Amino acid sequence: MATVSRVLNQKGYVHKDTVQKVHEAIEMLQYTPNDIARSLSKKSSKTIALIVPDITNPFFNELALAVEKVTQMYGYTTILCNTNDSPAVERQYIQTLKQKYIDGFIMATNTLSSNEIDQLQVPLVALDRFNFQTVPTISSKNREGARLAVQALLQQGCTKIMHIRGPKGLWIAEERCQGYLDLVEDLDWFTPKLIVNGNFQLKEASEAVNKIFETHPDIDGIFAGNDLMAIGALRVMQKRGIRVPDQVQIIGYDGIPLGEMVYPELSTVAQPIYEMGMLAARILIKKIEQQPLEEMNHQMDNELIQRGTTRHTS
Amino acid sequence: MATVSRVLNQKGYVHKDTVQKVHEAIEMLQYTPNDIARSLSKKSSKTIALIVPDITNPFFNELALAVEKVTQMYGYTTILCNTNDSPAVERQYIQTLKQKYIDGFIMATNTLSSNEIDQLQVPLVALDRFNFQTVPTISSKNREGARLAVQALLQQGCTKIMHIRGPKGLWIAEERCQGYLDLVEDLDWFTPKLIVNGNFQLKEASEAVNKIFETHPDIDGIFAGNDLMAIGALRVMQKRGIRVPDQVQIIGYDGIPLGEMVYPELSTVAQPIYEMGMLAARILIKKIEQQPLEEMNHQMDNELIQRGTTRHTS
DNA sequence: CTCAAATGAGTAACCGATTACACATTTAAT
DNA sequence: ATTAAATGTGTAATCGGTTACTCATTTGAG
Repeated sequence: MATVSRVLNQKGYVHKDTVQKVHEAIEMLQYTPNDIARSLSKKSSKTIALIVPDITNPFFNELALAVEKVTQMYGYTTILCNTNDSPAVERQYIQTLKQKYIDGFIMATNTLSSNEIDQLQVPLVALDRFNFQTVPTISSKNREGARLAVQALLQQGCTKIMHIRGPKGLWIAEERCQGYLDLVEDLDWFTPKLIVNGNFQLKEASEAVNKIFETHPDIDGIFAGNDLMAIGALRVMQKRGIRVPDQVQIIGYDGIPLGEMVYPELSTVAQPIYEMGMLAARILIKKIEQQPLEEMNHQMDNELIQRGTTRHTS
Repeated sequence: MATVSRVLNQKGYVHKDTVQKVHEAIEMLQYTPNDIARSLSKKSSKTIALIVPDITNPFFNELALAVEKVTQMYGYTTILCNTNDSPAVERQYIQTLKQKYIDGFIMATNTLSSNEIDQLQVPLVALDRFNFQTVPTISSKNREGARLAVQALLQQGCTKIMHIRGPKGLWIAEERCQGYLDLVEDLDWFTPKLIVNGNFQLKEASEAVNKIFETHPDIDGIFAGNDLMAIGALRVMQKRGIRVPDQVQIIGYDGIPLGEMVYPELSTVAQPIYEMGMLAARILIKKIEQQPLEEMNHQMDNELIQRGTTRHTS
């Protein structure tokens, strides 16, 4: 028994011939080890959880794909948890999973307080969170990315640019909004009314854009805090008979595949979603396996991709 | 110890006062039971797995949402597994999960042979599979749904309707194609060339449609085997400057939210995706808990939803 | 050649629950 | 009043692994 365990885990001394015999026996008996029993004695489940706010958003799909790929390579299983933006659901998940000896969490949500996060007692990495001291975080350079978008709009002839921002209090939403402000705040056409809240949802963004066009029909540029909202804006333009990109240019943020499914195809500030997912997974595993981390805060570069909703010259 | 277990599981005789005391102690000590140990002795993990071929397809997102909701209500955890259409990955998942005492599977994939499925030794329900004897299955009335779509196209003036079918060998793809054939096979304009394969993918569908329009520019109706492919077709029309629905009418199949994100909004044969997911979960749990099942094969009704890609009169 | 270190393999304790069983006490039927 | 059945609680075996510990055998350095 102990010898078999040693063979399977390649630990301690076992004679070559014995290893051979054990393998034969395993083959013969079609033996498969019981992971639950192993977890119980090891106090580890070789499983990590990826917690996302909205599984329906393609951004998180892609993230999940990346995380899964890496964790699988290292012999871990990934559990995908959808919280629907509810802190209660999130706490429930964390509680349940801790009882199952979960080895670590990747939090792509932003609903729990830093305090709660700190008290978790389980290895963890966070996405899109601000400057934690204790927890490794990964995000793209949101403010810079926003500037990239707005600058392109300005250069390509926009004279009145609105911003559809994400939820109040969400760090990435603030940052992207700030990037927009950096470039337009001092221009004479600017007014805070040009910033509307779309809560990162297509539908809410549509409604907000529809409303603002009643009072500001001369808007000719839209920078949305994510692609879903940009597509919502595009829809409004199409329903109103406003030509995109001739009359209004639109740039989103994220770079989800959905952006290429609409027509005209969406121009966007593309985050390296897949890489961010892979990085998060690698860092988490490092943390679980107690290897030292070089850096705590990883800031990824964005790429402005101009497609059909902008009048780019190149 | 035994008493605490009895209190928590509400099994056997325990005195009221003792129950009270145990609860107090639990509160005091912040005790949480260890699920792994419980799993080991119960030989059950209170966890089920939903296996899907493509987590990126919104159809499966919605399905996952529904399954998760139901399983959570019954105290189960759901693991979402993405196979990327690879049988190898699927087998790997099954193997790994069985070692973790998984309680059941919902298979939304169609890559494994019936034989393998039969030998699983774990409760299981299948989606979109043909008429199993041993395994409960859930699907929509594919052939009937297809007829619904094609009939609408015919009634609304189409004189040459093409079909973008799903993968060869996939049962639901065959059925939907058959429904199309039922209505058009005997019409004088029909030729098998009007059926192209899009493999349920947007991109492949786009390419196929683009190609067929070189030789058959007079097509004025498109029935696609799923919404993703319909959107691919829509994209081709837009790029070619063909007006939808004036010159070409398009109907998809599935009823995913994505259909409402494109413009014009996609007409589609909507399956009750959420209900199918909930039903699958309920049936699986029934099976796990050894309750008798009334029916093995559940066929759901579809609803034709006409939106912007068809010229409906109502 | 001697003896300490390295190697190899078995025994038993442990992980943290569930549950069969034993035993004591209470309830209720005759 | 007697006794079988119901109620309440503790003890110990079990689930299937891991691993500290023990003991026997090899190896090799002095």
